[in-house]
Amino acid sequence: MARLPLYLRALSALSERGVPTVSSEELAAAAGVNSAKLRKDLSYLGSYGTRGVGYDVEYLVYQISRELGLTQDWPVAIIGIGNLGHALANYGGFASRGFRVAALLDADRAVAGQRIAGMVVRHMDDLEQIVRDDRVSIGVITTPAPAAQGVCDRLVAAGITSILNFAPTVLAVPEGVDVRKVDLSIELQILAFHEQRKSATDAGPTLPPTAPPPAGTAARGDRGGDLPEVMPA
Amino acid sequence: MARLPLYLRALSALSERGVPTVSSEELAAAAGVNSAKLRKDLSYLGSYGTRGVGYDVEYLVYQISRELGLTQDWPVAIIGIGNLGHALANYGGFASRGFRVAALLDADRAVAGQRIAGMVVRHMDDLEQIVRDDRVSIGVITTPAPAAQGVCDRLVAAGITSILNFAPTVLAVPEGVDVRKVDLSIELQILAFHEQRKSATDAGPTLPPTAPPPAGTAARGDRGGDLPEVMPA
DNA sequence: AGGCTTTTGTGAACGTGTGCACAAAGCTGA
DNA sequence: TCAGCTTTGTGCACACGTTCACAAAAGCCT
Repeated sequence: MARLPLYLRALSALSERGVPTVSSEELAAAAGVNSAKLRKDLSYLGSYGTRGVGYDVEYLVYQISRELGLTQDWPVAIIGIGNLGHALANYGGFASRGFRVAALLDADRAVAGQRIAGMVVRHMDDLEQIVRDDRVSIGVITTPAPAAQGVCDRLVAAGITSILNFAPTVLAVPEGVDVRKVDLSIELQILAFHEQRKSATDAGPTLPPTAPPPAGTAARGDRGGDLPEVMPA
Repeated sequence: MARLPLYLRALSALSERGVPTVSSEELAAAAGVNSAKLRKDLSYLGSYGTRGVGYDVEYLVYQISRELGLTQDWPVAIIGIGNLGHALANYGGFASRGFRVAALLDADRAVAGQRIAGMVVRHMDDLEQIVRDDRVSIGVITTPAPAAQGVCDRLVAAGITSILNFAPTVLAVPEGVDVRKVDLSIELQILAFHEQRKSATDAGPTLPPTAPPPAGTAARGDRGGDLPEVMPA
């Protein structure tokens, strides 16, 4: 379930505040979901609540952590040290939860060799060796879009089966490989879509009539692969 | 529909390669979805395909762009110029699609005043004025988690109804305000979950039996608000 | 000890989104 | 002009996730 990390976050906050138990109602509110949904999700990992009382916070934190595999170490490699890769390398949110940034890689020899976040950036040539030696289990792709599929193929060939893709491309991977995609432009476009609907309903028809057959009138084009370029420094 | 941006991206790539028409089958493959689903999505904006031929690429690009509201200008403000905010400010993917970074803001007076990506970072004190003067329509929150709700409240009070949240918090907003969340830790945790299941089925039971009532044994805690701190420079 | 309150766990209805399969529609070539 | 081929648009069934509502269970108070 994709909601477990959400619950874990809310529970951890409660744990720090010393709250011993929590009801499904309270926890659901903190996580922003329906209480029945939360109870069903939790019952999926086995019933560990007490009727009339609620759930033991510490115990539930432990259970979810174990279910998510957060009790073990997950070495992560970041490929493509542009703006985004640079930011992720310095991002503190990884280390705290078993996700250890094990390696940074870039195709540009001017970038490889630099020290970023206390690590030396390695060159793409060493990818396979690094994955093998450091037992990397998750690859994070922050390259420009045209390079993403190639990097992905090499990661898969090296044995990686979990990829987090920030490049605006649909990656083709064989069965058994998990890819999750984070696309900032798409998020913004969805917001813009809803924003437009709001202002449209404020004044005017929801779907203004369209000129039927105009050809060759492309609006602002989606120029494809505009991910962060390699950062100057 | 959240898939329209995906189609738009695929169509734009075809457009650049000079492809005049495309069938639902081809486009679906490029976008990584089912062809029937794609046809249904497109029929939702009005039937603009030709049976036996396919869809006119340029025309479809125009239609989707208009439906998404990409034919107009969307000024974006980025609040919290830490690692992530810095990267986003330099990110080229915004400008190309009607999303113009109109303002950068930070609560730290040492950060305000700096020039980043050709813009001067403003102080949070000026938030309301900036939103009003620059007609900001989308707010991007890249602050540490504890500050996110406060920033969110101020954005909403200033009239913003679309927010993209990178802070690891569930934001409470009134009816009518859209919030989309991007949480890197959660994406990684979901990957770790699946990765664990894979190795678990390789050798051993899928769900190893649990010690029933151990209290006070929290595993690696989710330390909550570990978003990028404000960047040194 | 027993009834009352609280809260879990879950059965069942509901709504939504997905995918199949096919008829209608348009193009092509003879 | 007409048969045949291709591809769209959509009715229908199905599966999934969500939500309601309630019975069973646990604690608490008198």
